Amino acid sequence: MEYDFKAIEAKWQARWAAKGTFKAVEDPTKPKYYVLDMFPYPSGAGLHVGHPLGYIASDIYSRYKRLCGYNVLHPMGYDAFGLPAEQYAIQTGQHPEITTTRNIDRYRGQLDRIGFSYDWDREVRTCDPEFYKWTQWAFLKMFDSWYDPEQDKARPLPELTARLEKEGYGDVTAAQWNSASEKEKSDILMRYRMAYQGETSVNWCPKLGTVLANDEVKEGLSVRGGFPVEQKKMKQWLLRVSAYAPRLLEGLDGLDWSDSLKEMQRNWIGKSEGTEMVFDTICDGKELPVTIFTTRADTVFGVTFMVLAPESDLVPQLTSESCRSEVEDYLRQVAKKTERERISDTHTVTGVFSGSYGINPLTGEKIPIWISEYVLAGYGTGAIMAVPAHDSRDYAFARKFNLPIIPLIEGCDVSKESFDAKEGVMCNSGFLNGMQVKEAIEAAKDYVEAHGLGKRKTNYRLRDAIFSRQRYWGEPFPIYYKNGIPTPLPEDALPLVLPQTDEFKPAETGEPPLARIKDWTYEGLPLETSTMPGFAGSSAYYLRYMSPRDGEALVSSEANAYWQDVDLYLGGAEHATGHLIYSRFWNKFLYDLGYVCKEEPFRKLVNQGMIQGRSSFVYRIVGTNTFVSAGLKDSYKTTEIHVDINLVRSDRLDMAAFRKWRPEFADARFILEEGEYICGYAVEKMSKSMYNVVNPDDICANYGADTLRLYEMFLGPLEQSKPWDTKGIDGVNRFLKKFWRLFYDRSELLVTDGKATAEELKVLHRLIAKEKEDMESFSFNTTISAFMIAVNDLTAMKCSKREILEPLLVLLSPYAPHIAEELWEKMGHGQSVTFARFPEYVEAYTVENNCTYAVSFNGKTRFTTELPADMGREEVEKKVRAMEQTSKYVEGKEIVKVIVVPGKIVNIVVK
RNA sequence: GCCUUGGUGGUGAAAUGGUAGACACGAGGGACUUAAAAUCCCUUGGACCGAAAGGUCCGUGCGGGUUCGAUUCCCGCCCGAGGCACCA
Repeated sequence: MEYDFKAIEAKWQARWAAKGTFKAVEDPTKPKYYVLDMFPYPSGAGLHVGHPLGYIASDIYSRYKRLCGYNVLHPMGYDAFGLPAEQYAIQTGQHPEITTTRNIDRYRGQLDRIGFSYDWDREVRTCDPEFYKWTQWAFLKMFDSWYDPEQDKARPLPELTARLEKEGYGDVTAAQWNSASEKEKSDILMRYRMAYQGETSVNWCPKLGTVLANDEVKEGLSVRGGFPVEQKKMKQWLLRVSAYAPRLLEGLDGLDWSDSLKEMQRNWIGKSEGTEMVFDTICDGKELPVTIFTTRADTVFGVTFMVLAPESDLVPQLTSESCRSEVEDYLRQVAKKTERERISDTHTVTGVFSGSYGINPLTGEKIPIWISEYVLAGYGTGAIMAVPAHDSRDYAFARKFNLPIIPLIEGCDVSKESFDAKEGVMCNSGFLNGMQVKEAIEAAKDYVEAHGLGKRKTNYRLRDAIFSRQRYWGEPFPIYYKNGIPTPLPEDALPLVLPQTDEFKPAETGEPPLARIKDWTYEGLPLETSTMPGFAGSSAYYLRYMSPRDGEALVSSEANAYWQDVDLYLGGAEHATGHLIYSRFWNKFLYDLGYVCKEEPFRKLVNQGMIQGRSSFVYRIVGTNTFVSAGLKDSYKTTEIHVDINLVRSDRLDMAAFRKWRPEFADARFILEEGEYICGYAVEKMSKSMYNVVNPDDICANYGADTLRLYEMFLGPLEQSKPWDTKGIDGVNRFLKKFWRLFYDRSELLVTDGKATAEELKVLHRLIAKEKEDMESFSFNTTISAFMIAVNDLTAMKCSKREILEPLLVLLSPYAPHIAEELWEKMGHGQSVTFARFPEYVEAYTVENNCTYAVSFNGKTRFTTELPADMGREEVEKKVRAMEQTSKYVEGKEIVKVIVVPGKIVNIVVK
């Protein structure tokens, strides 16, 4: 019987679905394991072979964990709200719901063809009202909570209002609070709510007609679409993510994530410890204290000017009459610049003198106050003390505007550039003279605090997340306006369902599509017209999978108590500063309020690499329809043209197919190398326009899902980015065919019950050891190599013994589940291999057959070799002596002692 | 500029202090076949010696160091990828 992957895969996919093989049910008698993939955004282009890479890895791991006796939760769903569907709707007039549903169906078909062990009964879609009800619910909870710095956690808002009523809070006294109007009370609470409305400078993208979060902007262009983004002051909803900055930072330590990803988050959170210092200032005779932030309090004796951010609230107050028109000119210039211009132009120094002066609190010196865009309004206090000698930006500014530069470190040369390093001995610095810089920083901080000039302060770069989008295809806010005061909908009014419309474009004025809908009201009052951003729906979806149909809670407490948190999360590193920060924030918030039992949502995180495309090129001689083979192209003047990779095999062009590909190539002529046309290639992003997209459906049709799964893993280390190249796929396909032939010879089942030889057992044991070792580090590629070696060995030994093949099948089943199921059944098992128990079928065979001996000199391990476990000390010594004959490593050394550790490793200490 | 990674055959890659290149692709040769497909076997880092069996030297981006021994550890460079970027 031949290996008929088509029939086998169709049969088992149908059977798994019919029997609910992968249905996860809470079972307190079994340990749980939660394996999660980052759910996809269902785009119109469908899946290409890069998408399933992570899904295959997590599926292998899920299936392995099931074999080890864990109760595995392995769900999948769709991140279905978002801009592309809406852009498409604007272009075509088709409702995003229709295209989204169509895309989801296509994705599902493609995913099913690969044979994943998802529990589809738990599927979620973020655009489903039954799902986004809980996104809205979480928003309401954030709206009705504040961050209590004393308890260091989020608390229900009534705790704050009670305090305001009784004793006041912050800068609001009880009397002020109790006599405040509704509107005033709302404004005060907005300063504390976890979800709040604020007037902020936002990334406004005119082309998309919406604001974007910082992580949705790259180099001044929108991530989706690549349109220019500018700064604009707008009233927006925000999430007080910054309140969690310290906990988001500390929480990283306990997580099993890659160092690079943790580092990215640390940079994004951006902790910096410094000092807030108060400088007195004078503007046209009026005095005003100004607080600045610095990490270099030690350099205060070198302050020669101060700088304000153009957007700082202090600018109007600190602009003197004589300088007003120049300052206003400058502010206009700055405002006109887009974010992109400001970023690409960081080397041009701009600024204007404000006409006011500050007083150095330590020296009493009078210093000018300038305004410049190199100071950011959103960080620290929006005002700095400038020390040109020891800060490169201050230095550039001082050079440009001829401000004095005072060096503070002995022997440093500041004639060409600033001395930014924190090393050397202080000078020109009063009481700090003679100290090392590091000591001086601490001494200066102490001094400033002791003399009441300021206090220590830790700042974070992490900003509050802008949470509203002026778009249609997102979750509506459960907020309406009563006399202009934002008011939450009652919980039982959820979900607030997105209304139907056929006009998806935002108005020119920036008015969102929902503003055009006349009856978008609640009890006759206007509802909020912006919608939530893409990350809203993805921030807690992993919780919803635990009890996806629960009508009473985001996650039922029983389900949450059982599944706890995600044990393994697999996805791309591109979500490091977006989704993975927001999710952690969201989860911590729910944890503070007691809705979930774990503070961190994702215990272990693995980032799979991107799969790039491998594009092929033909070279047309300019002005002709003649194509020259890659090796000869340098002799001609040619144009490089992308050619569909389906017309190319092993870089050789199928010329007949190429002529048929497009009418203009119908009469193409070729200049060949040794009778063939060789194409050039390049590694690029996989995309339609480069004709390099490989569809997993085609691979499944030609080679089968098991081959696709093995090949994707065989391609190289999971975390590494690599180009897709189909040409190596025959290797793993051959392996599966060989594997099949261990069991079947044409029509006959070969499997026998004979006792395995030691040699045969050794082949199996090597494989078991390898698989166990590699599974935890996701080194699936080397395990597959080990499988190939084992199968080659067994083939050579003509071994088809049940004792060997049965555990082999169990071992292979996570990687190539269809073929494993089929053969498992053929061997007479009534139940799916999914329910085979790894210990029972595999570990029972791991006898103490081999162990490793290490030879060491001076206590350090020098040389390891494999010897039989039952070898006694004398024999080991004899063996080592024999090694002397063949090994240069122990030649002429005297054996001092042999340390036998029962079971495993033996140290042979040699002198 | 800063942070994180990585650099090994024609290609994807193994090896985390102990015979570098496992495994696979591609290439070349052979067997079976009318032929093709499929399958199987041999060769395949480079240079050199040898009739052959076999042997010698070089080789993991570059330069140093530690070590009996370094792809692996340490120091200094060069190059690629990803992230951050006036964050005071």
